[in-house]
Amino acid sequence: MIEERAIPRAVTLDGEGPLFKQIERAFTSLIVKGSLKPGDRLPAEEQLSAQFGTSRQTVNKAITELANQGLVTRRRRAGTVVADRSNHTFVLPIVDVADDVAQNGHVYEFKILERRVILNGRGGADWTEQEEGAPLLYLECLHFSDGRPIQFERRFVNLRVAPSIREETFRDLPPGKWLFAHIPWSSVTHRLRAINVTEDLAGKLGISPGAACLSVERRTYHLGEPVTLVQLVHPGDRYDLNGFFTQGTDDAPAPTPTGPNGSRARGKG
Amino acid sequence: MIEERAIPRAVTLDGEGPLFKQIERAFTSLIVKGSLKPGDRLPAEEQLSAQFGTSRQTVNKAITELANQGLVTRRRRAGTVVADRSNHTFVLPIVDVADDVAQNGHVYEFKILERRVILNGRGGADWTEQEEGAPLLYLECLHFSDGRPIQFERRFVNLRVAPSIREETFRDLPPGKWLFAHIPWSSVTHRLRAINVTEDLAGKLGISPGAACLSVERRTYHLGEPVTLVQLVHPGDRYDLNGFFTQGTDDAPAPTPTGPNGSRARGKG
DNA sequence: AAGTGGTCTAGACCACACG
DNA sequence: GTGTGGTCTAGACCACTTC
Repeated sequence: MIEERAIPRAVTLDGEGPLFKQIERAFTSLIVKGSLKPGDRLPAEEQLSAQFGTSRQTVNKAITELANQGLVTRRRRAGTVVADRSNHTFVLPIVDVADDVAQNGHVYEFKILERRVILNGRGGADWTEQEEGAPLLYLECLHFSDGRPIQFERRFVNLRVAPSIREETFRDLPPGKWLFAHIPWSSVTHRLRAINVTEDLAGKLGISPGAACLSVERRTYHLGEPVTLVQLVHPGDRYDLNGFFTQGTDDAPAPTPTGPNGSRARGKG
Repeated sequence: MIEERAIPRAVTLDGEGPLFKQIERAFTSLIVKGSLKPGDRLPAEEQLSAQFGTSRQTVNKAITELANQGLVTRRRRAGTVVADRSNHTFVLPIVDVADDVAQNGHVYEFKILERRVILNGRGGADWTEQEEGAPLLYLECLHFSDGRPIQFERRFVNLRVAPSIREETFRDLPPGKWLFAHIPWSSVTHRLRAINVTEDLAGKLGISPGAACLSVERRTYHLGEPVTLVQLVHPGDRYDLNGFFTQGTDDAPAPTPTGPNGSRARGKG
C-alpha cells in the first residue's frame, strides 16, 4: 500500500512564505520545467497532505489555485491532471493613454476638440445602439505625449445614465478618466482593428492620410444599459500595445520591452 | 454593541450554490450596483460570519476572491474597502486563428509557403535576439478562412531548444499549434501594432498594398531561453480582436458581437 | 462501490498596521 | 495595545464520476 511514485522524485518545499504558496510553487515549477507533462496525474489531496505533513485544506488551497490559473484540471474521482496548454489564450492589457504616457516619463496633455449635446441620429453623429432621439454628449478629444498627438478620441455618452456630465468641462480630467471616476459600469466590450486614417483624422494626428492606425472601440454598460461608446485611434508608428505573460514561477528573467511607448503589464494564467 | 449598519440594508444570500459563492455574489452585486461605493468599508470577517451564521473561513474565502478580482482591497487592521475602479486595466484575449475560424463555423486551412533551416543573420533573415550563426528554422505560413487568406505568419524557431521540429512537416498541425503541443514555454511577450502592408505581403494576403493591417508579434521563452519569435499579420478589414469583460455578476446581458470575423472571449477582473 | 475533489466548521495562533 | 486579515488544523459530510 505504500506507493511513493506518481510524483517524479521527491517534491520539496522551499520553506519560504505560507505553506500553501510553497506547495503551489513546487508544482508550478515541476509543470513549467516539464517534469510533469500535460496529462500526468497529481497525487490525491489526502496523499499530498500526508506527504507534506499539512492539513488537506492547505493542499486544497494550493492545488485549487493551480486550477484557477489553468495549469491543472480537477475532477472528482478522476483526480487532478496537468492541463494541456495548446488551447491557452493570451491576454493583452489595454491601458489608459494618460497613465501610459505618465508612467513612461513623458508629459501628458489633452485637448477637447469638440463637445456637443446632441439627439441621436440627428446632426450627423450616430450611435446605432441607442434609440433615435436619445440625448447624448458627443466629444472629440486629442491626447498628447510630449506635445505630439498620440491618440484621437471620439466618444458618445448616454446622458440618461450620466446626466452629471452635462456640467463637466474636463478642465482637470480627460473624459475617460472622469467617467471612470464618476459613473459606475458593470461590463465592457472591446473591438480592436487596424484602419487607414481618413484625411481629416490624419490632419488632427499630424500623420499622412492612409497611414495605418490602431483603433480601439470600447462600449461600456451598466446593468445592461449602454453608458458610453468610444473610439480611440493611435498612429501605428507612435503607439503599440505590449503584454507580458508568465506562468507562475519567477525563475524566467523578464525579457526586455520592445518598441516605443510600450506599456507593460503582467497577466496571470 | 449591537451595530447593524455599515452594510446598506440587510445583505441577503440567495441560497443558490456554495455559501462562499453566495456571499461573494451578494457583495459583488452591491458594489456593481453602486450601493457600495469606492472607499466604503466592509464589515470585518468576524462580524460577517456572525451575521451569515457561517464560519470565518467561509467568509474569508468569499472576500479573498473579491480581492483577487480587484473589487476590494484588504489590509490588516485597516479592513476591507471597495476598490477604486478608475485605474482598472482591461484585457484583450488573443486567440489562435485556427480555433477562431473553426469556432465561428468557418473552414480553416493553412499552407506552408516557406520552410528553411538557417543560421541566424546569414541569408537575409534575422532574429536579433539570437546570437549570429545560431541554427534556426524559418517559416512562412498563410492561414485561410473559407478559402480567403486571413493571416500571414512569419516565424523563427530556436532549433537548440526545439530540435525535434527539424523533422516536422506540418501536415496536420500548423506551426503554432505544433509548438504549443510539443515545446514547453514559461513566458511570453506580445506587441501589437498597426502597419501598412508591403507590396509583397499584400500580394500574399490578396489585399491592396498599403492597406492597414494588425500585426501581433509574439516572443516565447522557456526558462529564459528564446523559443520562437512570430509575427502574425491580419488584414484590418478581415479580422478584429474582440474582448468581453464583466465585473463579477452575470446580471448584465452580454452585448451583441460586432463586426465580421469577430472572436469573443471572456476575461475576468 | 469507492475514490476523489468540494465545501464547511470551530477553533487557534500569528503578523501587521493603526491609534 | 488592539483590531484586522492571513494562515493553519483536524475533522466532517457531501457530490460527483468513474471503476
